[in-house]
Amino acid sequence: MSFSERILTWYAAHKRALPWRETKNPYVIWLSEIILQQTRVEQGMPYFLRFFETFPNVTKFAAAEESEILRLWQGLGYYSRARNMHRASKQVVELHAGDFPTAYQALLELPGVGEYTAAAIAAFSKNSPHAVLDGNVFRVLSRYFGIHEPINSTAGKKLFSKLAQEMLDRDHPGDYNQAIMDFGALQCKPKNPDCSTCVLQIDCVAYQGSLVDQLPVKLKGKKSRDRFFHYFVIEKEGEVMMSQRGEGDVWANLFEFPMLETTERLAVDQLMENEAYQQLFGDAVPAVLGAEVKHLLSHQNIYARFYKLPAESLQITKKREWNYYLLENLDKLAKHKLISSFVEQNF
DNA sequence: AAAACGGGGAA
DNA sequence: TTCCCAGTTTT
Repeated sequence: MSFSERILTWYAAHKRALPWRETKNPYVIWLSEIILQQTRVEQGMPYFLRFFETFPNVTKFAAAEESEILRLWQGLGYYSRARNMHRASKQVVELHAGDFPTAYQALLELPGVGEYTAAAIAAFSKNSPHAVLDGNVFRVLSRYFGIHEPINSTAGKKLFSKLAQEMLDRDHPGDYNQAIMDFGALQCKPKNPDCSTCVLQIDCVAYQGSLVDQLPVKLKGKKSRDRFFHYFVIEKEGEVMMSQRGEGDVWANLFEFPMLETTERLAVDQLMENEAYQQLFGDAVPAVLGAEVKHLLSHQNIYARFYKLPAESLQITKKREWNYYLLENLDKLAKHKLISSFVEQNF
């Protein structure tokens, strides 16, 4: 049996029942694929169901306020996906008359749709012969062929892309793509893959050479930097001051409490000596709220401290991105996890 | 060619 | 802790 025959046979017996596999509607597939980028199926599932229910078609999606989309996206991470989806939906309405594209090249034009997602939508909606290349496919192919080229190097991406396309079953592109991804997720797992029951065991170079735990090879990235955030909880008559973050940094456009960042961890007396702090609050003494919160992102370590301050101590009156919001309207603002966790526990 | 961009589960 | 998840965009 060929590679694809084995994969497809395995798939027939082990495929996961996933809601987005029930449709050929490119809009619905797009919804699922963007949500699943760098996101585990179990984590993305509730978000998919929520978006599918709220926006049954691309026209509804495009007509929504970006704030509503961000609010629904809250907690999922990589928020640029949500903003790009909104842009893409508007593009589909304006340039394709609301008819979601299914052609690979047309899909690539949409913001947030890269090579993987374009191939996925094209193959799943029209059975177009485009091989997907995601983390699962990298892993399965690198082990099966015993390839040590790093999967995140330029040469590696090129090599695996070509190989993935060669391995594609051109008679069943959609099923083959689903199959190899499920195979990677369920059988050829990153840790402790189930080689003893593997249908590819006979031909798998990594298995035959006892290299399974060494593949795939991945270049290590830079290590995370440390950042220290000081959040100020300022309440006034049932309202609380919130600040909207700008672009060009983590959590773009999301809401949080007014914040001061320092390069070092600061004790309260050190914070009060800080020039920016004094401009904001003069010599008002902040009340420390709870312990330092450590929030880890893939590329930075954020150490956050929350302080309560009386509204009267606020010296600055005209900060464009700062505004008071009714406590009961707080859930309408899209907040990042660090803040939404705090709000849940304290409001 | 690298780095930025989130959050969470598993070992 | 470290790795990695149905990756894409920006620098």
